[in-house]
Formats: sequence, C-alpha cells, structure tokens
Amino acid sequence: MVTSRDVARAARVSQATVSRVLSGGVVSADTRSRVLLAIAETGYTPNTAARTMRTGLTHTVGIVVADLENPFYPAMLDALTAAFARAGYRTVVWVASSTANTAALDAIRQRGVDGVVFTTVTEDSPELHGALEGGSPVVLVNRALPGVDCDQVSSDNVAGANLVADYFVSHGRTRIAFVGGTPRATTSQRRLAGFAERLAELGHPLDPRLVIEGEYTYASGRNSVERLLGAGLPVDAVFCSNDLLAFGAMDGARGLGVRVPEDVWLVGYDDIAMSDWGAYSLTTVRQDIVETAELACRLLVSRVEGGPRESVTRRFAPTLVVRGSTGFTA
Amino acid sequence: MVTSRDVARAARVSQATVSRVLSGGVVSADTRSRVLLAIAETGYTPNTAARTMRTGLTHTVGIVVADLENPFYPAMLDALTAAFARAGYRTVVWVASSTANTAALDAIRQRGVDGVVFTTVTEDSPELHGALEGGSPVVLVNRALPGVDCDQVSSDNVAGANLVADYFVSHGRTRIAFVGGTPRATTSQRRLAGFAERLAELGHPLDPRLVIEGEYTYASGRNSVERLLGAGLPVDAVFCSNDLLAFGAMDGARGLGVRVPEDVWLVGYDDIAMSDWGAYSLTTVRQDIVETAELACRLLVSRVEGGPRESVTRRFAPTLVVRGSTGFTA
DNA sequence: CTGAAAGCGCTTACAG
DNA sequence: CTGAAAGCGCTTACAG
Repeated sequence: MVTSRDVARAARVSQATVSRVLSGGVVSADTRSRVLLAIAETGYTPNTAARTMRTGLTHTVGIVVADLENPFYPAMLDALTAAFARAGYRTVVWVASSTANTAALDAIRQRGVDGVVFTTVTEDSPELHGALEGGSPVVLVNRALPGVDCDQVSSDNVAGANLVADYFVSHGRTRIAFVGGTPRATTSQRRLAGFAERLAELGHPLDPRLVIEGEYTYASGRNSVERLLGAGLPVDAVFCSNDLLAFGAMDGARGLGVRVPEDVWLVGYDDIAMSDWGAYSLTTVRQDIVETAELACRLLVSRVEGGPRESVTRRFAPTLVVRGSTGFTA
Repeated sequence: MVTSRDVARAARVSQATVSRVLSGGVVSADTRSRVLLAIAETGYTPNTAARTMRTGLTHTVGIVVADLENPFYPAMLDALTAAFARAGYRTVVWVASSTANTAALDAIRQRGVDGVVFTTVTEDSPELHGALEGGSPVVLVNRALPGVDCDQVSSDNVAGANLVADYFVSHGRTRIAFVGGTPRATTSQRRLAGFAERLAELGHPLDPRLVIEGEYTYASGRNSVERLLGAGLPVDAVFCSNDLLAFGAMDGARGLGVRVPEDVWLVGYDDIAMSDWGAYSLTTVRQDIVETAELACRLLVSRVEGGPRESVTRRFAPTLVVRGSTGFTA
C-alpha cells in the first residue's frame, strides 16, 4: 500500500508537505506540482482510517430505513446516496431490524458516522435518541416529530390530504373512506387528520365506520378494503395513506367484483413509479423524492461542516396527480 | 469520548490489558472481570478507525447494486445487510452511477472495505476489475462470469429457462416468444440460451422473429410486447427474462386487448413479492433471495477471515411457481 | 499473566 | 514556505 511517505520520497519533500498539498494548505507552486505529479505516479489515495482517527470525521453518513418492501424507500435511498456522493460523503445503510439497530447505535455512539438520516422513525426510536443524546447531527426525512429538536424534511401531509378531500367533494363523492397505515406513523396520523378536518369543513364529515388503519403494506390495504366493502355500508371513494396500501385496496376491491373507478374512486399517496403502471393507473399525491433528498443532504452536511445552528423544519407542498383510478383517462 | 485508557484507569490495569480482554487474549479471570466491569461502567466502545488502522480490517463490506428500481434488488440488499450484520460486518451500499463508481473504486483501492459483493455486474465493470486487481475478496451475486476468478452465487438460469420451456410445451403452447432484458447481462443471455435450447430439443425451435431484447425495465417489457403483438404473428406464450419485464408485458398486452392468460400465457423470472399481487398473479421462476444472500455472505467472510482459497461457483436450482398468468387459479 | 513501548498513516501546531 | 515532531486510539510483539 502506498502512503504519503512514499509520495514524499518521490517528490523529495517531507511527508507533512504532502499532507498540506492534499488539505489545501499553503505550499509553493513548484512544490505543489512536484507533489501532485508524485501522487499521480504512485497512484496514492489517502488512508481513510488514519484521516478519521486524526480528524474525528468519517465522511460517512448513516441512513436508517425501515422498509425496503415499499418502493418509496429504495427510491429515496437512491436519491440520498446520489446526493451524498456528490457532496463527498459515503453512506452506510441500516435496515431497521434488531441486529441492524445495534449496529446503528454502536456506530452512532462511537462516531462511526458524521451524521444520520432517518427515513422512517417513530418518536420512541432508540437510534434516534441515541443520536440526539450523543450530539450527532440528525435529519428526519418523511417524518415530522414536533417535540424533537433536529432538522426535518417531509411532505406537507396535511396539505396533501386536504387536496384529496377537496378533489373527492368537488367531484360529488360523498361516501368517503380512509385506509391508513400504522397509526404509530406520523404520516398516517397527519394524512388522516388533514383529510378528516377538510371533509368536515366541506360539510361531509368522515364516518368513523369508514376509517380503517393497519400497516403500510399491500396485504394490509387489501385486507382493510375487504373489511370495508364487506361491511355493507356504501362507499364511493377511498383515500389510502400510501400507494402500497392503494394497490392492495385496488386488487381487493376488484377481487370482490367492485370496479375502480366506476364503483369506487381510489387515491394513494407518494406517487411511486408503479402508480403509473397500466394495471393500477393510480391517482395519488406526489412528493418529490429528489428534492427532499437533496435538501436533507444539504442540511446534514451543513451541520457536520458548519456546526450547531437552529433546527430547520421544511414541509414541501405536494401535488395531486390524477389518473385512471379516479376516472381520468389519458 | 471514552477510550481504552479510561477503562484501564478505572480497572487499575494497563491499557494493553484492556485491549487483550477485548480481543480474547490470555488474561486472568480476576483481571478480566474487573475490566469488563469498568467497560460497562464507562460505556466504552472501541474506536473503529483506530482498530482499522492497526489491523487493516474495516469490518465493512461494500455492496454494489445497479438498479434499485427493480424490487428484486432492494429485497436482495435487505437479505445481504441482515446476513452481514449477523456476521458482525457493516455494509456500505454503492448504487451504480458515475459518482458512486468513483467512490466505490476509491474505497476498494484504499482498502476502505474488507470485500465487495456485486449484485449486478457486466464483465467490463471497472469496479469489478479494480477489486480483483487489488486482491480484494469479491463475490458475484446473480451474475455468472465464467472467465472471472472469484466466488459466484446465482440462480441456475439455464435450468430455470428449461423449466419454462418444458411447461409451455407440455401444455400445448407452440407460438412461443421471448422478451429479454439487456443482452449485456449474463442472466438474460443464459435464460434465452436455456429456453431456446430446450425448445429446440422438444421440437419447437424458437422463432427468431419472436425474440425481442431490451432492458430490464417495466417500460421495456411493455414496449417489447407491443412490438411483438403488433407484428401480426400469432403468439400464445411469452417468457420474460424477469418479473419487471413481465409486468410491463402484461399491461402492454392488456392495453392491446390481448387477454392473459386466455389469449397469451406469460411467465417471468425471480418471483419478487409483486408477482403474487392480484393485478398480476404472475407465473414465474423463483430464486431464493435469502439463501443466495446467506451463501454470498458466508463465502465473502470466509475469504476475509480465512484468506485465499479456490473460487466457488454455486448455482441454485430454481423452481416454477404457477399462478394466474398461465391459467392457474387458486 | 501483565506492562511498557512501538507503530499503523495521517493532520496540525510549532519552529525556523 | 517547509520540516521535525507529537499524537489520534488502538494491537501486538517483546520483556519480565
């Protein structure tokens, strides 16, 4: 392995000077070019572990994801890794599970990462509290936890749900249902709250018998809709709190002979790639994954490199994408 | 930050002894318990960077993924991270793109990782050659490159394609087509070869006009089927070289008014979770992701910890999962 | 069985 | 502008 010492020998300077050239210190033009040449000749790359030990900086950020089954998260992961790579950071991914949790906590505690992005987290997450207590820079993506002092970037879930309520009512839908993910997720809470409030304002309060919560999975969406439609109450529109639920709901409805959109309108949230596929053609609330990831990256990097500052909370305005599941045909 | 020196002071031993307790060296029972107590009291965790600098081992492996859009890869990533976490390794994920490539190459070159898993790779991948030339342990998942000397774990693509050919012919299908991913991928090559060979053996050679290759995406599957069915040649069965293509193919066929399975049978490869969803109910060749990931992990860890040995190539026997897209109803 | 010491490859005051 | 030196926190021969 080639070290800065080897480069120094080749360039006939001290090892310290090589280091200075690399870190942009004060060096004469002549020396600099000799060193750069030697670096090119030897194929030298600085040893990350040594650098980390000296500076305490790893140039690595951790990303905690809970659920790779929902295509939203791979897409977010993709956007986040790309953004951090451009900023000169590598990313370690922790898929939430008991073993991964320990690994994440250890890494956070011993400063194995410069900061952490949580793409899904509940208020009581041990990793989140480990990171905050340890003073590690943290940004929350796709979750808003009002009591927690850290940067937060998410879709404006209340505004998104308002859009759906307005859309249903303005198109004459009145027997309206809500199929939610886990009630422990702030996304599902906010989307339900924003939906119920706006429907009440519009004079069509949500019937509590038409609200079913479960988990953020295809199977849960399917199951919820089967219970909902099996209950005998008329339903002409369903808002599912994410797209995965909506796919399950659509297949569940069709399995019962209920037609979408002729009998029931269906709307999701996220606008993942599959929503545009022919089999579903799902009307949904779009959140911009790339924009979210880039802001999350900028915020985290600014904390790592710039030090403490006030926490920032940013909610992006979502938009409604209308497709076949509410009767629109291209 | 608490270091082994702090622990040593608390336990009234030398720093070296603390290190010995941690690395399982020879220590008296009494000393050991004093040190362990001190570790617990201080909340000490060893500094990874220092350890890495001394040992040259990072306890980190790199995972290169090309395409998180195909749910097969998030699922594989999930299984791999879980397996490596259990083995005491953390994982860095590189999503193939120009920036990520550089990061991967740098990390590999300067031994930022102990080994690399490639979940998708073509023969000319610069990362792969960087890793092999640098002597870094490598395992290839889901790709078989005969000329390349490293561990390889994949589905037996020829056997899987044979299953599909047998199935079609034994059920009287005769106007048989193949929709492939990128011809640069060995998976698509092998699946086509195994399919064509077996069909020829069975007396129904594949009509070259019914072979269309493209990319491993939904859009490509859709596009290929539209061209195929628009050409005016009769087709009664299509083998798509992965599930994502098959979803696109199914939506494309339906969009043209061609019914699946009444008019055309459709089969995919992988058996990702979505294949079982109501909208598709796709017959497909199943590969066991968890089994694959665990073997890949064992092989890589054995190289890292055990040193050089003969390369191992393992092809798992796939199975055919029959569902609605070939007329089967539960 | 245990401690003192060297050294992994860097960065960064400190001199000059 | 440049070099000699200290030190980041470990592991591991080397003595005893």
